[in-house]
Amino acid sequence: MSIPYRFEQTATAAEVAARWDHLGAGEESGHAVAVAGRVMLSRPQGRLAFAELRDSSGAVQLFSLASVTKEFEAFTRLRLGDWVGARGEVVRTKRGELSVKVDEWVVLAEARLPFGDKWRGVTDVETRYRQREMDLWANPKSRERLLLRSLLVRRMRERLWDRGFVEVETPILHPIPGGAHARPFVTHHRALDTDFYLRIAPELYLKRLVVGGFERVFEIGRLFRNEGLSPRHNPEFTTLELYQAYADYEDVMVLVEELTAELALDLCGATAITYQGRPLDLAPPWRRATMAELVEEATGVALSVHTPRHTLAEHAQQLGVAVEPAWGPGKLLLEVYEKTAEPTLWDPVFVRDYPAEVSPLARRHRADPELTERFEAVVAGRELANAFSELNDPDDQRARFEEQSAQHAAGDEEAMVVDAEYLRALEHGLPPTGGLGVGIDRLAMLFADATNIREVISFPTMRPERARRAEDGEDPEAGETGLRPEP
RNA sequence: GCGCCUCUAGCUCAACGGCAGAGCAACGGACUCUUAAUCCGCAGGUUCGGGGUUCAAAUCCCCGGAGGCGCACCA
Repeated sequence: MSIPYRFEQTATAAEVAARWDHLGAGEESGHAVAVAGRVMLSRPQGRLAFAELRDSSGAVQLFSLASVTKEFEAFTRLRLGDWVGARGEVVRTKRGELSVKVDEWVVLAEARLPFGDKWRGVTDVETRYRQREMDLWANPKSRERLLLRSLLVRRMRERLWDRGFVEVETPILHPIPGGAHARPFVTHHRALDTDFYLRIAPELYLKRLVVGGFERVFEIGRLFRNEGLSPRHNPEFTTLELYQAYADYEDVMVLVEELTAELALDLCGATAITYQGRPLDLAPPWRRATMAELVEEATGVALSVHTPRHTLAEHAQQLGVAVEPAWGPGKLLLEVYEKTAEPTLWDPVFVRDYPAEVSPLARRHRADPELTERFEAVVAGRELANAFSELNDPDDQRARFEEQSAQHAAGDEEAMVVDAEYLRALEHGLPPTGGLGVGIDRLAMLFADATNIREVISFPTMRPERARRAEDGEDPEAGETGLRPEP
């Protein structure tokens, strides 16, 4: 049987269901359609045969009769997973199932490999992640999660366009990894004989675009961090970063809470959603609290960046934090916050006014130079967004870079290094700007009610399948060369 | 990186020191209204790999691999 190059589909399963819903049992519509999809169930029954055809919109039953259907015998031998195109009249069977009574049909692709258990599908997580194409057919929920993610990104773009933001693309190959505190992947460019780093954040380039006159920009794209995998971390992940000239972090808070609530309405139909069985209300306004306030709430002790270092160190140690000598009060306060307050947070809260020591790209707080105008949005106990009034003073930025650089030299591989190009850009003048980063995978998890980031990534990062054979000392290609010593 | 758990037929799972099994899928057959169709028949295995203990190992022990969860990391 030859496979055609195209098939003229005139209706989807969902369209058939909607348009001929009114047909009564045993009734015939008099209308022919052409449908296509994958055979998910097959019930041959002598001179009759039924098959469930699934397409991206839903499923419709194919009803085949030996007296009507061409190549009826072959139809009864269709296997689960075969792609089929079928033309015929829309009817409702005597038992009440809306069907296409097949006149002509054609195989569009054979499923050579079996398709798993028709009832229980495929549940083995390794198979589900490594062979996602199989998971998507076997488990409708997997498809729904990826669809939801797609819609999330689409709506996010639309909401930002509506607000006058311009979508841009900035380099993924960075000569200097910057914009975040993370270990990079390294690669090499032959012609330039130079190492490049896959970006750990687009931040610095986006702010350079603001310097260049793009007053509202955003980028949705992939970031790469050479760190551990976990149910909440994938080495490559997607973020939204945006920058708004003339705005400060208070303005960004309003944007974040409004945008999130709008997306919740788009995707879940309400701002009050349920995550992991627990109610979560995303309606603005969200609570705003300083890090110091939250620490005091959680511990009963008033601590801040102005608390003597040894006092902070004592508290941190009591909490089991391995305090390092290089840490100042800011880092210690952050550690205490993360151990005590952060795990208790559930409803959305803007945790604001982070220590300057741990925020090298954020502008100093207008009321306290030891703090910055930075916040993280914590929702359902997770960091969903990180934002600040951007540091636009080139001298201060240089000083912060140099502090980071000293930490890098002292062995902190994740500390930043001085980025002269970026400093030169700041010398040309960055207006007051509010900036924001949002983890799109985590946002998708929230709306999809998923606990594992891999559920919202089409092909999550896995150890390569060939690793085992290589470890065993086998050359995977040895058997495929066809070259054998003569006996 | 550390700890715990998992790995048996294409898929989903039993057997837990004593002959490696079932359902579904596949394959052959019956069946003119099925709905996870039903019925009859047939076939399917390096029990993740390697080593050890034992009369006997899927099962117990050791090493390795892959995966999951938690911790650490991810400011």
